Amino acid sequence: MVVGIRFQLNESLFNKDPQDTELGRKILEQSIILINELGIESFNFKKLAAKIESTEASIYRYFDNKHMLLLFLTSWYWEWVEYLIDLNTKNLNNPKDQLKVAIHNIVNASTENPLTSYINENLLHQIIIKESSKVYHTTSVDIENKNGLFLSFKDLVSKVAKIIEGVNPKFPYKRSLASNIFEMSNNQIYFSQHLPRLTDIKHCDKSKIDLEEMISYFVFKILK
Amino acid sequence: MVVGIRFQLNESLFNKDPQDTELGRKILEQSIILINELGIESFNFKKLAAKIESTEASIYRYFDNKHMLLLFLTSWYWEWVEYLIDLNTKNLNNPKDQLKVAIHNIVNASTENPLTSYINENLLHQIIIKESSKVYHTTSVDIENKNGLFLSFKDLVSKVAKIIEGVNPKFPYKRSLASNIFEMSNNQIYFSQHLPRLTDIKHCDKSKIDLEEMISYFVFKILK
DNA sequence: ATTTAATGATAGTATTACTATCATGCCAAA
DNA sequence: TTTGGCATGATAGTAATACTATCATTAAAT
Repeated sequence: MVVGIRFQLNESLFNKDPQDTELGRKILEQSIILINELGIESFNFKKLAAKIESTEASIYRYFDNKHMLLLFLTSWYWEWVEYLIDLNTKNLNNPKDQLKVAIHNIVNASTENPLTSYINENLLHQIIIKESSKVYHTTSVDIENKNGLFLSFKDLVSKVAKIIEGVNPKFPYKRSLASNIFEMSNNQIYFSQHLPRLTDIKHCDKSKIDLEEMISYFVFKILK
Repeated sequence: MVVGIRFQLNESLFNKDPQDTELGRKILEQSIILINELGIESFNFKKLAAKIESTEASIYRYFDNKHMLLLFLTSWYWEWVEYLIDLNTKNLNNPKDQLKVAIHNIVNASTENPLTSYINENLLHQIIIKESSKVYHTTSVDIENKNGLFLSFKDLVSKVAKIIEGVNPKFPYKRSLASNIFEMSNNQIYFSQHLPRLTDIKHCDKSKIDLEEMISYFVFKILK
């Protein structure tokens, strides 16, 4: 069966790779819908089991807990963004163009043609915006980092930092600027939706266009 | 009894203002210590009750749940930062100097002389860095925002946006830049402590000095 | 035809996040 | 000095959560 692209994620993220089985893919598909509906706090495996007409026990065979499931989803998302950046910069030689494309893909990943039938990239992007920072703001961050659970995100930030280096080799804050692009991309959209006094981005059809323009403006001014 | 400064916070944050009573102040004092120790996820009112040798029921008389307590603590912190910015900019006429002072206070608030006997500002800053974004990344954000629960933070961001306007009246992204200063300040310190590949700030004695320098560099380059 | 792996069905347990009720003790007005 | 009221403490109870364990069933692989 054709189910689309498949990413090789760190094995500590799951007990059994959900991309490999029908039930696993159903868990991913429906958890994205349910986490969006309920928020990660009210979401639990009992509700998910009911939704997919399976059992809690079966879900636990894939993920130890909902934190791991969220970590899996965010890792999948960052792998996907990295894939898009690779794809769309491979024919570009000018670092400035590469950086523009990277920013475009970070902001607009979810509007690309979907690659994977059981992942709703738009809903997943909403989860990233609202919940992704919770995956590393935990007491277990150091152990999990040691076990490589944040590698997808760290590699992606490193990739963007490298492109920044191409634009301005003397710039001393490439990692911070790179990670800040991601934070800004998530937060400013969230603020436009829920706390509009905290942003200049208006909540409307063209929010992402405005956001991309703003981030480009910031980044290229800083790198000048 | 002298207990230091007292902020008038939105009444919906609590059932009974903890700043008014001995037990209330003990709740604030010890919750800051315990949230730091355990993280907000493992922290609960039962453990706090044990620590202050009181009961769960008594704590519930002040706060509906730990989310409200955290919201109270973060609001207190932002009120305090605003107080510091007001205090230290009131004799400055040059907007650039005002902005420098604002950035300094945002990054270094916790190193100021403590004003309130029962609040450990250093520990509270650590809570802000690690937990504060969780207070608005919830399903109830819109209702709580409507009830004014985020006013302290929104007013503070507006204040910084106003100073930015003074520096460059034509700059079109003052709110986004202002909120981003806060996000960057929290995240980059957190990354330096836990995910060093995501930042150029080294985790050391002078992290905050470096961070202040970096944020100033970013901000003034953007505003040029 | 038999083994094996995946899933389902069911039950149980410790902890969490409260809510309710009543007792106690202290301060302050009458 | 008594009385009333308010803050806190003590205790109990409940529904939901986050698992863990066990055994049965089914489907695919050899």
